[in-house]
Amino acid sequence: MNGNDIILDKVDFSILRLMQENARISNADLARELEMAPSAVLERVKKLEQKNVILQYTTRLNPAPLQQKLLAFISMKAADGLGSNNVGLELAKIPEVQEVHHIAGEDCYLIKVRTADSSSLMSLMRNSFSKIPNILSTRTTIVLETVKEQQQLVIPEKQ
Amino acid sequence: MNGNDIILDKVDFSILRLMQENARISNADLARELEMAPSAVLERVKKLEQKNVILQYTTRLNPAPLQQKLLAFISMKAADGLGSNNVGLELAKIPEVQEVHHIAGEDCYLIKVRTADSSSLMSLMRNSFSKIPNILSTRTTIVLETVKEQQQLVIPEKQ
DNA sequence: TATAATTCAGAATTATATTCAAAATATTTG
DNA sequence: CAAATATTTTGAATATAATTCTGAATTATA
Repeated sequence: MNGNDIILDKVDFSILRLMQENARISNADLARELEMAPSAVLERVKKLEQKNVILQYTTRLNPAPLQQKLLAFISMKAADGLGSNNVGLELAKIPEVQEVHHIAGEDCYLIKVRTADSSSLMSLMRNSFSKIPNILSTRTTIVLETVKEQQQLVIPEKQ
Repeated sequence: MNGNDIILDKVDFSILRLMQENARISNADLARELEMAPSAVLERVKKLEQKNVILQYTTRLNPAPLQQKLLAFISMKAADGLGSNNVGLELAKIPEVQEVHHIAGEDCYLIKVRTADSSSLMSLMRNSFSKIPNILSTRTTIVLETVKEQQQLVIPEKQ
């Protein structure tokens, strides 16, 4: 399942484009946009879910009212053996850690973390990260301002 | 609107938790979970939308079947005057650019980009980035493997 | 070309969204 | 503290939507 075997057509792309923009669009509205019967659209959506093209319907929340004003990226050298990504898996378990990427170059991981403020980031590092063995060093970059943040993919126009 | 003036209660948190997990949950199911009338839940959801606590309902898609297998982070030095973030705004206009953060430290921006492959990243840089004035230098980090990637916030349990 | 597999439309049923008035609950203020 | 005000919730009504199923049409495959 690397995505090569799944073939999507124009209609699928339209569905994905509409749902990526608004996950709560009604099936009826989808059908109207696509000029198809609701039952047919529903079938396609279910198939896209089954095929794992659609991973999740999620709600993007404003971090500020939820007291999550600090965003940081941390690059991390780890002593994971080649082929092991234990550190990555452990990091992924921490709810404040939104992303864990294994990266090329000398730093092994790049992670994205959201906490209330810098002191809660510190305690997260002291309490959670410190318990993960094989982390050799970290370098934290604090975000001062986010200009853009979305996960939307660029979806092909046709075929 | 920095989020300090908006007060959310336990019920709001529950709504946000459920909708963050599944944006397509029906209002009726929400009401059942919260043991409230659907109309009351709907009012709250609408208020959360109005207050900009809920930013968007979006569908998380699998990048692979949509031919977006390359993920990269680029840190970028810019010659923006102090207080100006023109480069950031220009970067934000590029659809392949998912995130633009203004960061502390010598590099001014950290951006997240998704393209089909490394050659399309190259052409993006040649065709789009190169047109933005005041970019002094870039340093690209390619993601080899993503262990975790979500935007979910940690939502307080109570109060 | 026959057969199988997909995809679609339309009808029927079940469930949901939405609106509104009234009741209940909180909150403010004299 | 209590009346006044504002906010939130409920429940009923109705409009709209989701879902299931069947059969026809299209497309792919043997």
